[in-house]
Amino acid sequence: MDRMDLLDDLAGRGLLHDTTDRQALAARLSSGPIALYIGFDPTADSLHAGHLVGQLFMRRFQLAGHRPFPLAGGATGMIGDPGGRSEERNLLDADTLAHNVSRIQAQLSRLVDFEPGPYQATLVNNADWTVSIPMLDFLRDVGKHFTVNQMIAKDSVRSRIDSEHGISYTEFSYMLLQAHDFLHLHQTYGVELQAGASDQWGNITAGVELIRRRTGATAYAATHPLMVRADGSKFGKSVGGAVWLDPARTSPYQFRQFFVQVGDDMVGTYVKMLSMRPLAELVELLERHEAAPEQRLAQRALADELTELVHGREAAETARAAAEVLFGGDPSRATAATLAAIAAEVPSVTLDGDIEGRRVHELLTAAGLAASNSEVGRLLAQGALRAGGRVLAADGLLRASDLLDGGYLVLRRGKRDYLVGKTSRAG
RNA sequence: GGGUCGAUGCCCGAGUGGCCAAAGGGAGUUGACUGUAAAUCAACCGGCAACGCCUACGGAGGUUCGAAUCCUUCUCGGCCCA
Repeated sequence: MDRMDLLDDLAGRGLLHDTTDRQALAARLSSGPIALYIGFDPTADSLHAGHLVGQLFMRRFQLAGHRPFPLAGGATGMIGDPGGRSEERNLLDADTLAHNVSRIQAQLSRLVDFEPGPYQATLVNNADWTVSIPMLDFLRDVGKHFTVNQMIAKDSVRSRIDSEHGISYTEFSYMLLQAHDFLHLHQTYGVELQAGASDQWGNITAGVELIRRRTGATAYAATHPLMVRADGSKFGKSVGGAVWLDPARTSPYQFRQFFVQVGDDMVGTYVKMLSMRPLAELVELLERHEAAPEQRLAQRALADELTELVHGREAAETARAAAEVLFGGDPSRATAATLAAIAAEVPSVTLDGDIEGRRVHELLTAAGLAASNSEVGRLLAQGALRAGGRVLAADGLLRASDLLDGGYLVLRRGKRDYLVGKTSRAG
């Protein structure tokens, strides 16, 4: 993308919440490559869907010819950002933090390009330049440039001071650490722009201020809106909790499903904020979606694109195939890989021996898919049970031919519930 | 402390000796419809080796050919009087 178009493109996607002097920033961006950073605090050992906006924000800059510096907050994570919460954080111990940082670094390195070259991304960790600073130096070199008056004026601090829990001195100093990060990156790598979610505005501008006072240079700030759901609640939570980027916490299938199930009211917003496709294409996609919302074109396109970005092409394709089966498709033509993905999502049992002539009753009750043999009998009578694509007869007897590719038995109860039996042949 | 009413299936709530696995409603399940939405309609909705048997109407004991229903007692709860 042409550098001159970047801010307009971001604005068109609803990704610009606020910037320092927009004209100046636009002029700076068009004059040549800029280095920018976004910080991610390691409060868990994985980022989640809500972090995607920020990561992709950096990717957009990189594709426009700029150099991103994704930052893992090994230092700030020890303190905790006071914003967005009503009470004090629990501090993480050093081991947990180190573990979290290493995992998050791996995730940060997926969505931006680290290949050597002019736009190469650089992964940084603020613990590297923070842990060894003498306290007196910090107070003199950083603290001296801020008045408590302006610090307590920030919304995130204000709301905590007004709350019954108050705010500790530790969290109060978070802003200074983040400001110092910006200064450090500015001096070390020439980073001129810090981006982040809109709730980071105060912390980011603190850094802009510090750079100006210490070096006289102009630095820039840009924030994107926090992603929220239609009801205003936090984005990225599903029934099972947060939607993580780590496939061990949230499988590629579940990750994809989260986006497939986005409501029509929000899908337009999400598509524009998250898809890397050109805005014009997205406008056209959304028009087609609105003409036939039942096809979930926008949701599927977004889900497929993001799953592929985060988990890779192969995992995305398997997740898509698994969803097709789990939402009514015929499992008998599914590949072994798809069946394995399905087995990971639904209850499963190990099958010993031959299934020819075996009753499904015990399999279903043992797996909790039916409460009793009586219930299995009722389900059979209602034609609610299938093995592979075959509706089971009232006797509930299985056939050897019900085993699918790779030795999987796929039992379906009603529309939604599945049980996968794995024979010794299955992986 | 005295009196009185009550305790029923996941929830609410009928039932006051056999016709009671227990009305009705809600929830839930399945099917039809459908957009991986909602609504609507229908069936199901204790268990089992299943035209029968077992378990179950707060707990224990009793009366009776037969008890959710009657008696005794215990536990818990509502209300009234001290």
